[in-house]
Amino acid sequence: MLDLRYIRAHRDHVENVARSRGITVSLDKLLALNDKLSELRGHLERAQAERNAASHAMAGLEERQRQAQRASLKALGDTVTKLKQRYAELEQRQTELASAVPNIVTDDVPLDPNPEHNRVLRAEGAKPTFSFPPRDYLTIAEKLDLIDTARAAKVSGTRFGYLKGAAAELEFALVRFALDYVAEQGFIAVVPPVMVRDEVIRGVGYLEAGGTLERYHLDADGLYLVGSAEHALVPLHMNERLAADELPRRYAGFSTCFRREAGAAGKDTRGILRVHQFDKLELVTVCLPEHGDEEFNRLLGIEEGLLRALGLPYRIVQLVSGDIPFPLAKTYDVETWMPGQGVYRETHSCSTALDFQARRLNIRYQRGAERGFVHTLNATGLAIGRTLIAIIENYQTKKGFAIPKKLRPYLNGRKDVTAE
RNA sequence: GGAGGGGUGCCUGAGUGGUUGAAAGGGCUGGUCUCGAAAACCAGUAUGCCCGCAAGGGUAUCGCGAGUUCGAAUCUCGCCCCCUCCGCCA
Repeated sequence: MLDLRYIRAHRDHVENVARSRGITVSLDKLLALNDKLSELRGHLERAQAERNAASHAMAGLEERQRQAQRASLKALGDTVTKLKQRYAELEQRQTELASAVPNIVTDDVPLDPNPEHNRVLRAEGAKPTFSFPPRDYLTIAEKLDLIDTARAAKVSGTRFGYLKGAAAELEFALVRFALDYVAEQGFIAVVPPVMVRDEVIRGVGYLEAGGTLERYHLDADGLYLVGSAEHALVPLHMNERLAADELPRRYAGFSTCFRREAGAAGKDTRGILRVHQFDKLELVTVCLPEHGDEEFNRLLGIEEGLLRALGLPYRIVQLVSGDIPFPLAKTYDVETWMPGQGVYRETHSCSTALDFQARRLNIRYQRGAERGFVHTLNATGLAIGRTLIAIIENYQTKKGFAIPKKLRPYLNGRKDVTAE
């Protein structure tokens, strides 16, 4: 949710940004409605003042005198009721229109609808070389019986997978490793709910712009399955006012993530790169507005640190406005080198929502007499499946693959995974 | 899933139709006292929106929503949440 005053003052900009994100908004309608609402509020409050005064006067009267007043006061009360109803209707309409307006983007984000124009900012890490033609992860993993999508299809359908044996163990090693890494940076480990109320996920901003199609909904309970721990971590402090000295709050949430992949028909159908269910460690920061940039850099730094520690080559990509999710104002993707496929694939992202989510969820800060909405940021710690893919491909050997050194302590010192 | 009880301000906790945004105590802030502190005493201490340079005023808010009424924290209905017991269960 954007501040209506901001929309009023920067109408063209808001419209341009929305257009570049492929979203049509009707700001004229919204602002006209807002004007109408102000006017109506004046009427309503005056009517209420009149009724309140008359009612208070009744308190001191005798029953007979009251009787004489009732009819006229009744009329006053009815006027108030009618105005109230009208006001509530328009206000709801305003909320709907305002909620459909996507976030703005930060000044450094190119206004461009075309994701092909995402810009690679830099590449880091040396790509591995092999004395043999590198294979892709699935070939290796199936040979070692680590990933089984064929049987998963039998049990659950397409876009599911079983992680077995060393792959399953690697998942826990990766999580443990990443948790240790971020704990040093002040992140609190969290295992959040994976089902959240409809209005909460709406507040986080992931139902707009086709979002309902991408989410799994439990109709009987009015709950959505989260697509990321972000969906449960950002609202952790909803309807709270946090003292400035309690900020920033940094959370590392581990959860299973559920995605329909509704817009990805026929894309990446093989293996476990793009599946309906995967596990991920997600980082979320809630901070004062002036610390937003610093936190963004911190989160990006953690992502890079983790990949560096795992010895995986990666590059940083700045997304154009058209590729940034609805509630976010700036996103960098981190793409990891996949030598078996010969391409970089997205494994991480790092974003700020500015105060967009905080407004919708009513998360504020207080510093002395000053109050305002916090900034919320989120970044991938490690997406387990994709990290697994990257490790298998980058560390592959003729017989299997090696375990990155930093992970070995989490696997009882194991050095590699091979056929035997 | 069944049966009960309950949701009031930063906290505890009064309040069952009439100037109640809300008693009292605690906490917190400021002050007096003190070399300093404690204690004591005094004062202050919710938020959103609107009008206003300000002082101030208006309005809404006692889980959320609707209703009854001239008037609702107080009555009625629906929903949400919490607690206790039973059932079930990792």
